[in-house]
Amino acid sequence: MAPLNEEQLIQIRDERREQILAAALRVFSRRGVVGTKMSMIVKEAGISHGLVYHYFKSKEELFVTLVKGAIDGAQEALSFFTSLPGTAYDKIRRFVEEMIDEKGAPYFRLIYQARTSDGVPEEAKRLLDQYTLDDYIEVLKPLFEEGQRDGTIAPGDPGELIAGFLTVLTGVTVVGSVDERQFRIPNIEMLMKMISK
Amino acid sequence: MAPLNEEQLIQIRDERREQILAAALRVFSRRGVVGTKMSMIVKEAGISHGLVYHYFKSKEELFVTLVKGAIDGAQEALSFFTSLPGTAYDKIRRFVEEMIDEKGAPYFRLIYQARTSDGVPEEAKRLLDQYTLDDYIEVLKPLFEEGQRDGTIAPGDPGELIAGFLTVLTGVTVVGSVDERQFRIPNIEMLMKMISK
Amino acid sequence: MAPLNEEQLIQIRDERREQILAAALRVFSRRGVVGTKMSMIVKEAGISHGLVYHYFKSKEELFVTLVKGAIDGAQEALSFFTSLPGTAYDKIRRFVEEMIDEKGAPYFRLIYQARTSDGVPEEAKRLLDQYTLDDYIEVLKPLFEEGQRDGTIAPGDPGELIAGFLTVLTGVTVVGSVDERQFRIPNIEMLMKMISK
Amino acid sequence: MAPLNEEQLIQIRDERREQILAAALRVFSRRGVVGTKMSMIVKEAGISHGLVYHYFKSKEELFVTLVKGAIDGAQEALSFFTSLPGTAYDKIRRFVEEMIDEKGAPYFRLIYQARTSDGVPEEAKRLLDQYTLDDYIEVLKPLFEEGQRDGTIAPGDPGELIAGFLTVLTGVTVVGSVDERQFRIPNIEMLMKMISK
DNA sequence: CATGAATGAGGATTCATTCAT
DNA sequence: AATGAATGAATCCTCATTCAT
Repeated sequence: MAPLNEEQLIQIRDERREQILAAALRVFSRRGVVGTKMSMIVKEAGISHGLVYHYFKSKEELFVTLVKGAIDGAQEALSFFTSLPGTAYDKIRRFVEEMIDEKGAPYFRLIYQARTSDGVPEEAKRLLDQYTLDDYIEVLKPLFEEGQRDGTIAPGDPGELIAGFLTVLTGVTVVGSVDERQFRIPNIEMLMKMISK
Repeated sequence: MAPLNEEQLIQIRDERREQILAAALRVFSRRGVVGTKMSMIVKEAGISHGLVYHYFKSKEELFVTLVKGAIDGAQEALSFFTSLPGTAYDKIRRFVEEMIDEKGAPYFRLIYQARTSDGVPEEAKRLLDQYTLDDYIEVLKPLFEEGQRDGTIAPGDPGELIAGFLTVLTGVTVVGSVDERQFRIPNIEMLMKMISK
Repeated sequence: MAPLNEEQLIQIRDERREQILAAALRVFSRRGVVGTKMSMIVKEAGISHGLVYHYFKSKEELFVTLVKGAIDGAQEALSFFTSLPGTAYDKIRRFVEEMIDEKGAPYFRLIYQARTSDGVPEEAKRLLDQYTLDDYIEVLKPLFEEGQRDGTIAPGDPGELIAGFLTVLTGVTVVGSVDERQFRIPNIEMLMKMISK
Repeated sequence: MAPLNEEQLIQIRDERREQILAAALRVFSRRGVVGTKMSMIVKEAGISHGLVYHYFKSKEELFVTLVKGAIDGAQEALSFFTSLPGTAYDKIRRFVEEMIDEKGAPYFRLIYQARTSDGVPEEAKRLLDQYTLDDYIEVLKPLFEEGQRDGTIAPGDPGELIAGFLTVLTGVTVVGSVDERQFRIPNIEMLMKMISK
């Protein structure tokens, strides 16, 4: 019956917070903002209704928090893969791999949801508007240009190439979340062919 | 003095029905089932609330009707393009063109929505389960095999190729519906490269 | 194409009116005011929605018209049966017979509905309040007293006797309208025993 | 600080449930299914709109629950009165007493409503069809036959007698719910005369 | 006189959020 | 910190009534 000390409380708080965010990401990324009910998140997280509101002011804030994280994650992922050793082609390949795998996909799906859904709070929209496609293009351009120079990436305007490629990858990530019988994410080689020489 | 004759009534009914369906397709395909409020459809169609229910029993029935139409449309499109004159590659190319253009896209988006959304009525799900990816593969396989024989289509299991390709096309269609600044549908050549020799 | 003359128009009007009233009586008497939809009356009468409103201002007016008729009919029936030749007992018996048969029952059911239902217009209520149980008692009292004198009717306060008896008859009429398997209207002898010596 | 313990929660839930059911019984039994607005039940129970749906899925389920209870109650009442000590006549008399008093009447009115109204869910209808008049007759028959043997109950087919009698009792219960000035439930002696020798 | 398409106010239901414990 | 009962605004849907023809 001894009260928890402050450190323990903070730890509990952080764990709970993460637990809720993780549950919310899973649900939001599949169902979008309006399609997600608080009861789904609550069930997925295995906690009570009221508790979510101890950690987040509203469904809106919960969503915005996730979007922020997704944007940061995407930025980080980009930086990470561009900084890897190896050829440009290999770096891009590994980035693609990450983007469509189980762990990375939810974030890209979330960003898509944020751009599409209607119940999306203004703040989330503002955040996303700061990071448009062009920003991603800017970061990837050196990589693609390097690939064009060494003859592994198809010629042409690299901006166009990247924009189309990212759109395809996001699209595949989004529709790939539904059942196998309906959609099947192509293997990486097939995807890479789109931008290969 | 006399009421409208039967022919006129049928015409009015057909027009209204189409008007409502067209409005509903525009809204559903972008926002999904739960994200779509009847008031949106009503506004888009420029009619009163009650009138929708004169023609469709419920939001659900409206959605199911559209899904049926989308499935039929997709089937027809497939048959149409396979029956066209020209090389296998050309036929596929024209099919892709159709799929990602302004007119075709809403239907594919709708099918995606139907598979994803949660408020989707059982009937729509059953309809969709009848037309799985495999059916489309079956229809397209001869075309792809022909292309592989004449050296225009990439080698490998044609089933895999088609499944991945359709998933990409659907994905692009789905995410391509949002604003230009965020996603940009790649040009056809880029998409075709995925399946080209 | 010759226009109908005035007489024919009047006849059509009267026939239509009666047709609508008859249909409305059948529906109202079974389902009450709120339970009756205009579409039911329209279907039962085999006419169009709009036509009802040529003859009656509203569902309300239609119901009030029927209630008026039912009250008048009940009054008339009472007068008619009291004026018949024969013993008091026989007159009462024939009145009961009439009340529970196919033709008479709807009117009594309607009066019950009018007193019970909630959507009943004020005017109908006022009409009914003018003809309370006491009025019926007043009319029947001489008959019952005569029966008590000649030893065919049970002794006791005739007012009480009549009130209870009419309540039973109305009740039987009301519940008797539902399916045979659930309720079975007793034969007249059984009912008469309630008030017999 | 600590949330309510399970026992307290169960108690609150049971109380609320009963409170809602009691309020709903009062309203439904008078007004039928379509005539009852959720707002009436809500007001009668003194709770908010949403809370009803915390305990019952729909107006329909609420009604079905009550019908189930009414059927069970009627069955129990029958068993109870047949098992009482005393003469057959006395048992029947007490059953009648119970049936038409303030407490019992709403249930019989509810059963009538369930058989009559139109918005009645299929499940309620099925429940009622399982308990037809014949079942009640079966249970009461021994009692009536005993009464016929000891000379207190009128001769004749006991099935007919019971069917007619129950119909009268239900009818009286139903119409007796409206205001005194219009209908007056007869005293028990008068009702018993119908089946007395 | 007659039709049925069209309207919109009102009622059923859902779900984000609050609050007593 | 944690619970889940309770609230009410927003949404879907029904149906009496109107109106162009």
